Amino acid sequence: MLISELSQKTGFSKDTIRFYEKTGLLNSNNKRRENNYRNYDDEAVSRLEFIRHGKDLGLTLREIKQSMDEWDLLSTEDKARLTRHKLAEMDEKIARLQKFKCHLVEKLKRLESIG
Amino acid sequence: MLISELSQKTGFSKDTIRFYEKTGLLNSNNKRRENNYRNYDDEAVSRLEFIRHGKDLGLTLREIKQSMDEWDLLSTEDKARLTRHKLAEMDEKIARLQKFKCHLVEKLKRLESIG
DNA sequence: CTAAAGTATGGACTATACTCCAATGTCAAG
DNA sequence: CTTGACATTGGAGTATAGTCCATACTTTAG
Repeated sequence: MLISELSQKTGFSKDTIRFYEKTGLLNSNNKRRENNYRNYDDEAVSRLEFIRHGKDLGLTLREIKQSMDEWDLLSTEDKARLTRHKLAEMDEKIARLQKFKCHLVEKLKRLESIG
Repeated sequence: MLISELSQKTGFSKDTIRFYEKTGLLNSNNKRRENNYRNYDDEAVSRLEFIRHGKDLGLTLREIKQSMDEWDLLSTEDKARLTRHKLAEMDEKIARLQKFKCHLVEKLKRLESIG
């Protein structure tokens, strides 16, 4: 697919997609058409979804790139260790959100008891 | 307390605290000592914690400031409505994180079955 | 053949959120 | 009364993550 379609499918702007390519998060360098147009497959969609996840987690693009780059070089054990670590981080983050949620629920209760 | 102590208690750098003040997220303008040193009470700690929560939620400083500014002007009903809305947003965000977590757990299982 | 729509490139520009620095003021200890 | 550790300011600089633009090439429809 061409860049417009990828943009539509993922919600990232064409400029952003080209920017991600320039900074190495996406490598379609090898996958151009004869006319030099960028050509994408579904893997590109996955990668962009991965990037979105990372951003949701609060990772920087640099960190996202690193985890993409390093992943394949790791031993199975290291992959497992890293995954566990990331899981722990997510648990922490979720816990923080839950805590703040409780805070909001309390606030809401007080508001509703007034109104 | 002076700025160093506030910095220590909250984990924000002194520069960041002064920056937040400049941009209106913190207003110690009225609360200076005679020697012009900024003076903080526990409310400042709360506000900075609120800011951290907001950042965790992915809000910009502008948005955080707005919610702080507008809150007091709202009717009880509006406060309740807004709180409910924010709760829904947080649920969504937590759900997204949970989903990604499941994804990771699956990945980990596969890794552990190999290794 | 021409116009419109899509694509490519390099580089300039923007917004956000700090971060650092130099010059200066305050204050407590020795 | 000086030295050192704290504080102040304004303004410059940095990092991140895009966003926009001019110029130019390609493709498709009429």
